[in-house]
Amino acid sequence: MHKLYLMTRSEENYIKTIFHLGRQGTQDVATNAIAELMETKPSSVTDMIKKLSEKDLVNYKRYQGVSLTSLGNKTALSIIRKHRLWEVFLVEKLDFSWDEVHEVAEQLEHIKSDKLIDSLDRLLAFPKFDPHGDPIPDKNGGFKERDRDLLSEVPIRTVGVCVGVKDSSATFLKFLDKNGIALGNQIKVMEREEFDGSLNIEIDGRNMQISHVIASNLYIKTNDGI
Amino acid sequence: MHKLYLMTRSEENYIKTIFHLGRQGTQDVATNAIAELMETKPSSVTDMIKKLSEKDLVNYKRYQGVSLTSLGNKTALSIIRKHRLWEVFLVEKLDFSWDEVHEVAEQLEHIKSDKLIDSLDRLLAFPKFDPHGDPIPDKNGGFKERDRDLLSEVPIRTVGVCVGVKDSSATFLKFLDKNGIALGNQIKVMEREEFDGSLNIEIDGRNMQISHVIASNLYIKTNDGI
DNA sequence: ACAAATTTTTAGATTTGCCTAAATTTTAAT
DNA sequence: ATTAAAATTTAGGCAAATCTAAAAATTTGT
Repeated sequence: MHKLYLMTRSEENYIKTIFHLGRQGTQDVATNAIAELMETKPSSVTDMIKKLSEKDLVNYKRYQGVSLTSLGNKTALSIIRKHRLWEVFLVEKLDFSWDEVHEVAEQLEHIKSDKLIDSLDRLLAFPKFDPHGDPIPDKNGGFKERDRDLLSEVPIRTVGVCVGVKDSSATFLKFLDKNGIALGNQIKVMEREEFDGSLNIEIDGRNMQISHVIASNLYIKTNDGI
Repeated sequence: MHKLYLMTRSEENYIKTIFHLGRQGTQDVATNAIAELMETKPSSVTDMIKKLSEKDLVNYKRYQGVSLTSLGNKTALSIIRKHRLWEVFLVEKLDFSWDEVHEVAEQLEHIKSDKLIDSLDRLLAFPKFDPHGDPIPDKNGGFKERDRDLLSEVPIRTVGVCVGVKDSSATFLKFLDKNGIALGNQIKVMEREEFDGSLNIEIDGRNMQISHVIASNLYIKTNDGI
């Protein structure tokens, strides 16, 4: 019915970027924003947007930005599913660390084979989250965003488990490794310094001080959800 | 030292084809042969050969065919290593059948990451042969062709184990499945019909008749090697 | 509201990998 | 040894994805 299959690698990368920038493709995204994230020129973006628009993957009106159509959204979710499943594979089966997976997954996500990705899903026992705590869409694009909060935004004395990172750059992840912060750690917010927003936390027993920047890139899951 | 890494997918496919056609790149390969195997036009082949020649991957003299340089050979072996390791992965870990692996491995072989392929090798416990019985080059391109013979060429009463196929097309492999012929089967050649070269064989107990075409695409390993 | 700044698009090139058609070289046949 | 056939290369073009520079539309500041 739809030839989701004959998309080029470049088209797929644009779709993915529009999805990420537009909060899952619902919002209008600016040409410049796409160009910046993809390290390309705005004029190249315009060209590609026209092409994607032809193919009914994006809604486009000149000068008004783009958003994903329902087909575009489905496509994005399928690429993200592949990306995140491969990340799990790399960490679980090939002993990659969480800061090494992104680059390789960027390549693997473009491999075309339904059977491959479904079998991979099975091999990994149908994981629901990737190594950075981001949810993995199921076969039909089903997506359950986990209920979680930024560490920088919860009240003092909140207790929770570290379940994700907002910034998943290698730099940040290596910093976390160096400081013994990992998904699964038990965290309690002891004190917040109003002056600079830094936090004093207790993490798996230890006590440590983290800056606001760090805290605003760590997600925790508390028990006070419904 | 050498930028084996910035090869395009197309360049890699040409190198692989030249390797296969020229018995591991040693012999001169005709432009037309490459074009036919790659389902492209001879003129396109000439273009690409010039480009590869520039990069010192092939030896080329106009009208005289091409062969791989030592760098080209090394490149080919690295691609073949990846292709075959991925095939093993698909069969061993993802339950693909041996006739389903080729197409996907053709995509996976172009993924660039040394760490990925070395880890995969480890996950698979350093396999020496792929699902069709072809040898997998090691990290350094080391290659040990297994001592084996075409079933069509061994004398009557020869006993051996089926260790490989010459034709690994899905059609042939499915035919073998249908007739219960698989790698690892014990085979004894009972009789050869001189008229059409067909064979009467005993395979894992059963008795069966196979045509010359079939026999000339099955490798067995006998015990009479040195 | 209107000029200035910013954003976006258009126009025209470039590179890669492919094509067709025509020319050239090699090989095969008599 | 020629000539016919086959193989190979050259010449000229095309589509995808990018770029630069210039033009057009939108947004912003006062």
